[in-house]
Amino acid sequence: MYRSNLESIFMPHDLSLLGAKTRPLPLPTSTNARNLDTHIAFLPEDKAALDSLEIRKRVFTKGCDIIHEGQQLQNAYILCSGWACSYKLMRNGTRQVINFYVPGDLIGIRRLLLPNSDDSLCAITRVEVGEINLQDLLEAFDGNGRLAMSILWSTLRDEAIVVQHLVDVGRRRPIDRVAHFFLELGSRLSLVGLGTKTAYQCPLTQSLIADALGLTAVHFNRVLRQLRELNAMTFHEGSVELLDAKRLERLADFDSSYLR
Amino acid sequence: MYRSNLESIFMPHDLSLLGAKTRPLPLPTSTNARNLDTHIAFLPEDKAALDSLEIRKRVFTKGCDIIHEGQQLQNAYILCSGWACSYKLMRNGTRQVINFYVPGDLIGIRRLLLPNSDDSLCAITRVEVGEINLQDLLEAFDGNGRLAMSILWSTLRDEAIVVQHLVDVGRRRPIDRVAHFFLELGSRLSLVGLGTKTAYQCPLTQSLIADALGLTAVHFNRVLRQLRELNAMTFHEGSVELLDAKRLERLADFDSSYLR
DNA sequence: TCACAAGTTTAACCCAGATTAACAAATGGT
DNA sequence: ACCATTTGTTAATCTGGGTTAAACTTGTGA
Repeated sequence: MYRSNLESIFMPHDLSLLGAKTRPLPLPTSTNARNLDTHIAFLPEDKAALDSLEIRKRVFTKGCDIIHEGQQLQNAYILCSGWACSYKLMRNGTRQVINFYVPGDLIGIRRLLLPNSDDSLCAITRVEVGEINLQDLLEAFDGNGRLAMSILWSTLRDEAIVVQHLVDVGRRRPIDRVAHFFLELGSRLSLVGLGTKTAYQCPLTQSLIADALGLTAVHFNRVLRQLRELNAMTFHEGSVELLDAKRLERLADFDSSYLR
Repeated sequence: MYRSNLESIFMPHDLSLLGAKTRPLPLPTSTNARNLDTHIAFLPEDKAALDSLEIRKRVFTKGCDIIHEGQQLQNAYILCSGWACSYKLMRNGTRQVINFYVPGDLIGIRRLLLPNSDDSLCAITRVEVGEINLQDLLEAFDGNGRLAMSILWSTLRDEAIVVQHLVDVGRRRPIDRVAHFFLELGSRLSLVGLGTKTAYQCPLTQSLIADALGLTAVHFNRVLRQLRELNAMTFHEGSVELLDAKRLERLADFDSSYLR
């Protein structure tokens, strides 16, 4: 049994991840989806489809649970700024981070339709989201095949990412996982105009990433050092630089096409 | 690096998993979805929605790739009888099984909309499927919100399963993984009327399951023995019996609600 | 400016699980 | 009934990476 990063879970600074204190800090402003076009991962045509929905803006503070287990009426959100992640806490105190979300990502759809999902969603930094009402969505579905298609597409992309993640954790060496992780992140961020594929800002802590990759924070750190010594990449003070992307891609057997 | 079950991959009997020889054996019979109601995992209302689609029946022989990497025109399928799985082959000869599919499951949707997915789909036993044409699907989407919703729901359920699988591989002890695996399978099968939650037929080989759970075949077998000695479950000659489901559920921290 | 908290880095120890090998049992083809 | 191929079982050995713990950095707020 892995009890990695247990401390971090029980430390005050991480209580948020346990859902102990949730203060959604709602600054609701009714607006239209067209105001969200800062970063949208949808296809251009699909973005238009979203415009038909009324969307309220909300802000969540760093470390605050966006969706917590057992909450009654759920909403879906479009992430406008900031980072979030979905994770599952195990009874044994371990946690598995399932996915990180960056601006442009659509989150909470699964929970909307499958209310029994037992994973949680948490703001890693201060986060601005556009709230999508379930009722609106259902109604929009009937008349608007494009919107439905667009949501489905986004969901499938999400699944593809989780599938890659599964392959990562199941069958890659730690060093390959780390390489794959930073390559994927670079691709996703550059797609929405946040940094380039080989240099971007990343506010995640090492323990958080370790919990995503199924490693301990200590070992993740060891691997980072390895990669640094290979002159392949660096990750310092929230800045990621992929110095030798070719090498990383070879390590990770990475092909970004599943993201598009 | 794990090179589990390498032999099995390079052995002749498993060439099929490499996509070396693919003979789809098409016995196409035009029919209607209503003829597929042997086992359907959809909600009853959703099943009706499917009736609007023309569906051709096809048969794939055991071990044959249903969808292979790089194939041009893809289709989605409803699995009518038999078992299939999706998997990804790694460059190092390893493979990760992503999901197993049982009758009633909708397969190939992801590949339909994200043609660049690099995983493959393979018939484990002789398999009968109903073929869904992409064009039909797209057209049906526009007029039929229920159908869209139903497909989306099925996709989200699929994602939920993969998420559970990820948590499994990332953060559970091997014995818990195995328990979780057989519990989930029991739930899924009993939902479509194939066996009960605690006793069912399962045509999977130990290496195949091991490749799903991120274990070696040898270790998987050890764990099976452990569970047998605990009088918790047995798996012999394709028959699974969960003798002590309570204990298994405790081990796996299992809650089947994400499947419904 | 100091103290404490959050996160990073390194080193020492050791166990779960991978690897290998060898055999037994089952399956299938002729 | 035979042999060949696959699949399952068990035991022996070895190592990757988890665990622990302690020093070090940085940032933050009193």
